[in-house]
Formats: sequence, structure tokens, C-alpha cells
Amino acid sequence: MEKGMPLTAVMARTSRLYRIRLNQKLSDHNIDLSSEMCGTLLELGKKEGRHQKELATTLFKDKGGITKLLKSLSKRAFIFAKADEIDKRHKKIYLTEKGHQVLKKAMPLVEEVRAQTLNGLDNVEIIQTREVLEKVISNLIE
Amino acid sequence: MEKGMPLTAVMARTSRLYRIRLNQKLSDHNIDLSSEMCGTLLELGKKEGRHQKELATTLFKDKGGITKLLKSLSKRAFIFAKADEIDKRHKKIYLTEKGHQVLKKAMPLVEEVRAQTLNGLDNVEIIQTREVLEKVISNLIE
DNA sequence: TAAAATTAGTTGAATATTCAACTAATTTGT
DNA sequence: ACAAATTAGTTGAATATTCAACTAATTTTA
Repeated sequence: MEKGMPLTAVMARTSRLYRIRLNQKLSDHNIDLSSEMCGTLLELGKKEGRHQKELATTLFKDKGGITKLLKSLSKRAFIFAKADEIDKRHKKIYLTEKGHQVLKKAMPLVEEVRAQTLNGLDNVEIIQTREVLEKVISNLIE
Repeated sequence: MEKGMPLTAVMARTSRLYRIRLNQKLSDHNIDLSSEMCGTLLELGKKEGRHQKELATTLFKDKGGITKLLKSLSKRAFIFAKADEIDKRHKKIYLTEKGHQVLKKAMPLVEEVRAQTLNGLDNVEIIQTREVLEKVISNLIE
């Protein structure tokens, strides 16, 4: 890797490579999910019926982005939405049975890629790296 | 930031935020460049006449991606291409006069955003973080 | 040297990102 | 109560990402 490359470029490259690896792993197992879709199902797996807005925040998507992502997942019949009866601006998002099934198949693959990603790193390195990235994030947020 | 969030998600978020900041800074100064286009001009500023393929490698784009990026820059008349007379498969890429001018305006803004990004980090942190990211990259490359 | 493999680049499709304009529902301020 | 502001979500446009199919030029190899 080039010495002068900015840290942000190294980060961008790393996250792109991670995404490629996970996409590949899922596709190798004939799972019709992108890594972003997969991340969304993982969040829904933790707790269903969450508001679309809350999912967007958790997944760091803007509101346009989450709309498109959920549309892809709906098209594949992995999720469905209900209006929140109390505040009709909100949509509550649920996994379908098919969504539960695909998530169950995807989870160990996500874990495999995560393990590959962190292979040979000790906890101290991981924690310190997170701390630096979080400092950078707070520098970049207003 | 959520404790359980994977390191790769933190990286993705960080590089997205960086890109947003730079896009914003450029647009605030009425510079018609995205952060990716800007990065491309910066590379060309170091050395012109480079092969498209070489630029792609340096910028971590695939060949489809670099084609589209260079097309955007051509449309704005910031670059032009010549066929390599020795190996006609290659295209050599150059900055136009307009490209040189916009690069000159953009450079200090890139430097501002870089400084903002790294504000409060010491060199040791930056170097260690790069090392961790490079380990992750080598884990993810085959 | 002719066929096969490789390399550089283009294009199109699907997804992803970012932003701005828009609608609809709810909350706030007076 | 009602106008104004806010909030959730959709849509469309431009850019960006990833991959696969394709062309054209060059190199390998048998």
C-alpha cells in the first residue's frame, strides 16, 4: 500500500473489500442478499417491528437510502411493513417467514467473514482502532 | 456509537462521513467536483499522462468504475485522453488547463478537510491505525 | 506463425450513496 | 384552534460500486 495514501482512503478501501467479500460469500451460497440487505436483516433479527427511521439510524443510512434498501428486501419478500397505528408517519418493519429463513442461513456466513476480517488482530488493536475511528467520526460530525 | 457495531461498519461510516464533508466543502466553494473526481485530479496532478489502468489501481477503482469517473471528468473538460501509440490498448490521461485550475482551487480545501479529519490525533495513533487496517486488508485479499 | 490466453477498456444492470424536492402526519407556539 | 414548524417517508437525479459480457490489442505458447 502506498505510503502517502490518506487514512480515509485506506478506510474506504477496507470497507469496500469487506463488502465484496461478504457479497461473494453470500452469492457463493446462493443467498440472494447483498451485504447491506444482510446487515438490515441482522438488525431486524435482533428486534422486529422497529420503525423505519430507527433502522436508518442504526444502519447509518439516510432516509432515501433506507427506503430503497427496504424496497429491495420487500421485493424479495424478506420483510413487510405495517403502519404504526399510534403515529401514522411511522412504518414498523417485520421479517417474513422467508426472511427468518434466509437470515438463519446468512448468519454463520457473516460470522465467517467477520472472523476472516479480524484474523490475527488482538483485542487491544481492535479497541484502539475503534477509538481512533470514533475520534475521526466526531471530528467529521459538525 | 453502539458498542457491538462491527469494526467494518465503523470504517464504512467514517469514510462516508469524510466523503460527505469533502463534497460539501467543494460545493460550498462552487467547485464542480465530487470527492472521487477530486481524488483523481490530485493523482493526475502528481504525474500526468498516466495510463487509465494505473490510475484505477492507485485509486482502488475497478475498470468499470474508472471509466465512469473519467467520463464525468471529461464531460466537465477537466481531463482528456490520448491513445498510447506503443500499446494501443492503453489510454494516457492528461489534465486540461481548466483541470489544472480547478485542482489548484481544490487542493487547499482537501487539505482543510484532511486536517479536520485528523484533528486531535497523534502520529502514533495514525500509524497504528493504518497498520491495523492494512492487516485487515491483507486478510480480505484472497 | 496461428490459436489461445491475457490485458485494457466500454457498456449495461443492479445496488448503494447523497441530496433536494415533495407529501402526509404530528407537534409546537401563540 | 390554527398556522408554523417538525418529522417520517417517497421519489428522482447524479454519482459511486460491483459484476459480467463484450470488443480490441497484445503476448504467449504450441
